[in-house]
Amino acid sequence: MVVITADDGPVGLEADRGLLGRTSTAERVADVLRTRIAEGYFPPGSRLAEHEIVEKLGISRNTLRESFRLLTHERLLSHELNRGVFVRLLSVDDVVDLYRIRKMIECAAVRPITAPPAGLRRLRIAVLDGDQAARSQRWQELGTANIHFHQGLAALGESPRIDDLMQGIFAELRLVFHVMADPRRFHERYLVRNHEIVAKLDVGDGAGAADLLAVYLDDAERQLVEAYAERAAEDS
Amino acid sequence: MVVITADDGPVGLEADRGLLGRTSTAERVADVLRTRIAEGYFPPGSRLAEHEIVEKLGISRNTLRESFRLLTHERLLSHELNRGVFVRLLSVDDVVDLYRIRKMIECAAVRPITAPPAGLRRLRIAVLDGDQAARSQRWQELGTANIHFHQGLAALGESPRIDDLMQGIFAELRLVFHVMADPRRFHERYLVRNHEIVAKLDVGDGAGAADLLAVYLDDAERQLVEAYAERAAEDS
DNA sequence: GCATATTTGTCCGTATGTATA
DNA sequence: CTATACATACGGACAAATATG
Repeated sequence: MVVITADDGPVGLEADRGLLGRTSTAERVADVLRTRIAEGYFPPGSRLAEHEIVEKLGISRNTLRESFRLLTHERLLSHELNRGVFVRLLSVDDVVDLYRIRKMIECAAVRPITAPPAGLRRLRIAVLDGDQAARSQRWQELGTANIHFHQGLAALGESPRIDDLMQGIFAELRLVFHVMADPRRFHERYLVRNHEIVAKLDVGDGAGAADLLAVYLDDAERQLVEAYAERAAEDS
Repeated sequence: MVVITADDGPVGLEADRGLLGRTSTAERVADVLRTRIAEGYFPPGSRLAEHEIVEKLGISRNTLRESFRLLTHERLLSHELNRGVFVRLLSVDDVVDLYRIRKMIECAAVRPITAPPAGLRRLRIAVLDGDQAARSQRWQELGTANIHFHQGLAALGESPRIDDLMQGIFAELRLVFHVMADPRRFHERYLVRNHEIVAKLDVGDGAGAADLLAVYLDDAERQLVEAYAERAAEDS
C-alpha cells in the first residue's frame, strides 16, 4: 500500500504506477518530500529517517536514496555521511547570499524592459492571489503567492537556467520563512509594493520597477536578518 | 584517493574501497565521468552504457545510477527514460542562454569593484597558465585556463551559490567547445583581453573591467553561434 | 570506556516493463 | 511478432559507522 495518510490530503504514488509514467518513482517521491518540506510538515533541522519513509511510501531503500540525492542537490536536504539526511537549517550567511542573488537576478531581469512584457498576466495573477490570501487570512498562501510573484519577475529574463536557479533559491527561501515566527507580519506589508511594481511594468518602465525592487529586497533582507538575530538571542 | 590514468587506462576506484573515503563511491565515480566528459573522452551525443562502465570501474549498477543522477542534474548528461543516458549535445539556444547568464553574472560580479580585490592572485595565475599553454601549443589547457579565469571573475561576487551555478555553466560550455572544430582559433585571441581586464581590476576600476568583459563576451558568443551555424550547414 | 542495537553505505540478483533490431 | 538489450524498481545481504545503555 502506497498511500500517505497526512492530516489533509493523502498523496497516492500508485496512481500512475503501471501506467506509462512520465516520471520515475524517485522523482515522484522527491516531489512528495519537496512538497512536505515546503509546507513545513518536515521542519528545518529535522531528520528524515530512511526506514520510516520507506515504510510509509511503500518504496525500496534504493529508490528513496535516489530521491534524497535529488533533494540534496537542490539544497533542501543536507546529507551527513553515516548519519542521515536532514532538512536544511539555513544560517544568516545563507539568507544574505539568497538576497544578494535575488537582487542581482530579479533586477537584471526587470531593468531592460521598455514595453509591457509578455509575462505580465502571470504577475497579475500572483498579485491578486496574494491579495485574496491576505483577505482570507491564509498567511501560508500569501507567502506562496509572493514567491510566485517574484518567480514571475525573474522569468522575465527568459532564461531556462536562471528559472531553474531561482526555483531553487525560492525553495530555500521557504526554509527561511519556516523558522520565522510570524509569516503575516513579514509578508503582508509587501502587498502594496507588488502592485506598484506591476504598475511600473505596465507602462514599460523597467528601470523604475528595478529601483522599487532593489529597495523592496533590501528591506526584506534586513527584516529577515534581524529576525534571525533575535532567534539566536533566544537560543542563548 | 582516486587515481586517473590519463591516456587509455581505466580508473582505479578500488584503491580506497574499504577504507574510510571522505566521499561516497557515487561521487567519486561522478568525478571520474565528469573529467572524462570535460576531456572530450566521452564526446557530446554519445551514450554511456551502464554495463560497460560498471564493468570498467568495478562498481554496482545502483552506485553508477546515483552518479548518473548527479551528472544529469548538472546538465552534463541527459537522462531519457527507459532509453539511457547521453552526454548532452547543446543547441544554439543553449549557447545563447549560457552567454546571457555569463554576461549578467560576470559583469555584476566585477562592476561594483572599487579597489584591487582579494581574488586577484587567482586571476593572475589563470592568465599566466593560459599564456604558457598557448606558448606550448596545448590548446586544451588553454581552454581550461580561460575557464578558470572567468570562474575567478564570477567568484569576485563572493556568493557560494553563484559559484556553483557558474561551475555548471562552464562545464556546459566545455561541451560547446568540444563540438567546435578549432579550439586554438577560438581561445587564442582572448589572451590579450584577459590581461587588459586584470589591469583594470588592478587599479580598482571594476566598471572599466565590466565594460571590457561585456564586449569580450559578445564577441565570443557571436563566434560560437556562427560556428554552430556552419556545423549545421555541413550536416545538411 | 565498552558492548550493544540501530542506522546508514554499498552492492548484488532478479523480476518486470520498455524500446529497438 | 519475436527476440534482444536495457532501464526501473525491489528485496536482501553484509560492512561500517553511529547512537544508546
